[in-house]
Amino acid sequence: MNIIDELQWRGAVNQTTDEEDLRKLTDEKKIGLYCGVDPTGDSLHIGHLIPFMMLKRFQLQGHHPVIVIGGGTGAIGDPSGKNSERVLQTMDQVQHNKEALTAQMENLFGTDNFRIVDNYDWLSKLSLLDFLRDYGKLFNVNTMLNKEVVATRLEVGISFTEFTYQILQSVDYLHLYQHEDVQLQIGGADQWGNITAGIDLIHKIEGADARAHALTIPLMLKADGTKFGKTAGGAVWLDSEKTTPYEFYQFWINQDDRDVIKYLKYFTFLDEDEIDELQQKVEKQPEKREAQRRLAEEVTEFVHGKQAVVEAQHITKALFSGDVADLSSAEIEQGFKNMPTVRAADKVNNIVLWLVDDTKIEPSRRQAREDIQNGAIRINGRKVTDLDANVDPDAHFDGQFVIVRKGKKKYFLVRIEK
RNA sequence: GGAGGGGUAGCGAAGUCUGGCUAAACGCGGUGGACUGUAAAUCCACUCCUUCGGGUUCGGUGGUUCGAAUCCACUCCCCUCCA
Repeated sequence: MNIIDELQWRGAVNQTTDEEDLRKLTDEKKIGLYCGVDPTGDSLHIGHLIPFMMLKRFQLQGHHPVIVIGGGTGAIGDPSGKNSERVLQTMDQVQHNKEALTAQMENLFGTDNFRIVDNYDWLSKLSLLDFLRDYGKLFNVNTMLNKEVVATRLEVGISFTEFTYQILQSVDYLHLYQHEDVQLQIGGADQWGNITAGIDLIHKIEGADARAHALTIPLMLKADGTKFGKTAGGAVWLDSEKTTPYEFYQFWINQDDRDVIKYLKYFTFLDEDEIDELQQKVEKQPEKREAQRRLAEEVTEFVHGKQAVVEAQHITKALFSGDVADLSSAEIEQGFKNMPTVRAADKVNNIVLWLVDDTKIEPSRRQAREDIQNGAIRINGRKVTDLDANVDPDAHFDGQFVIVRKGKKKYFLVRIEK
């Protein structure tokens, strides 16, 4: 299947330039293609994964993906999708972020048939006069002002620096066209203006018959209309320090029935038959959530590896069955990373007093008694309904932790101080 | 500065005229539970603290009274209209 047809089947194509030529081009040769990432943070999040998964599909078909880290442009700031001027980052920050992102991207793409380049390498060599004479002359301010990205900012204001961004991104595309044999740039729907600006530049310099293309990916929205990729805790990061593999796995497991097939198409390498089969299952047996499970497994494995999936599943099983007694310390650390954690002294106490005074899990004795009598309290997985029971911190987990579950899903991790 | 209206539990809002039956209706939210698909909806319980004797609450202070969210005085804050 032609790569463009595949992307179309996956619902990943918003707009393309000359689709016919793009199809022809990708059939007759293995092309170079790129997508840019600004080093605005020190980790990728799943929003980045959207264009990356598409690059990866090209890579798997033998094409040559390139990722441009915006070490140069990242110091400027892309006005796209922003309604106010960005705060400039220090070059140190940019450098630090670049290193972190590079490691993550190499984890996803390997190093064969894949290149990461930094536009700082060529942009920084450009003198102001060269920039103005070689490129500035070729950009019409009227055209630039009409780009949606700029137009929407005119009311609130935009600095010359950010206004110039589209020229820099165009210079990137030109550079890659000339030196890396790149003929396609991929980006989110909001990148259309920036990408076509680059194509115009290439046409002006390399001639109108230069084959350079754009492909944008639709803006991803959830079925309920809210933004994809955000949780109560913020973004879902690829960095396992920021978002543990367990949380990452849980994020995917919890996707809405209405979205899951779309996500399988975007974020996994499952083929049409497998996805069709999962779609049948969503329709016939939504309660089994096989599609969500498969999605979580596939994406977690791609990002964190097989072992992480096994662990995430083990933690999931323990936490949702309530049978937490056989979790390892490492699994507890991972599973409870974003759950309320309190410290308590290593002493045996009556359960009511322990919940209120020692751990502050319950706000008052009255409330503690009520919850205990309702059967809402579990200590290390065992339901406690006796108001006179004692809690012994040494009973489990080498005396390091006590796991308190209140209600069905709410867990507290109590770290015992030695 | 003048004239009105208002400040009640996490929020909204009754109660104030006709003082005790009011730890304070009701709604929302929150927390448990049932149901369930780690969903949605629905239903039930709880929702100031307590050593279960009681204690402390209705902007604040001080009064009247056997008894005050409710009456009186002073005071602070908010809203509307006029200047």
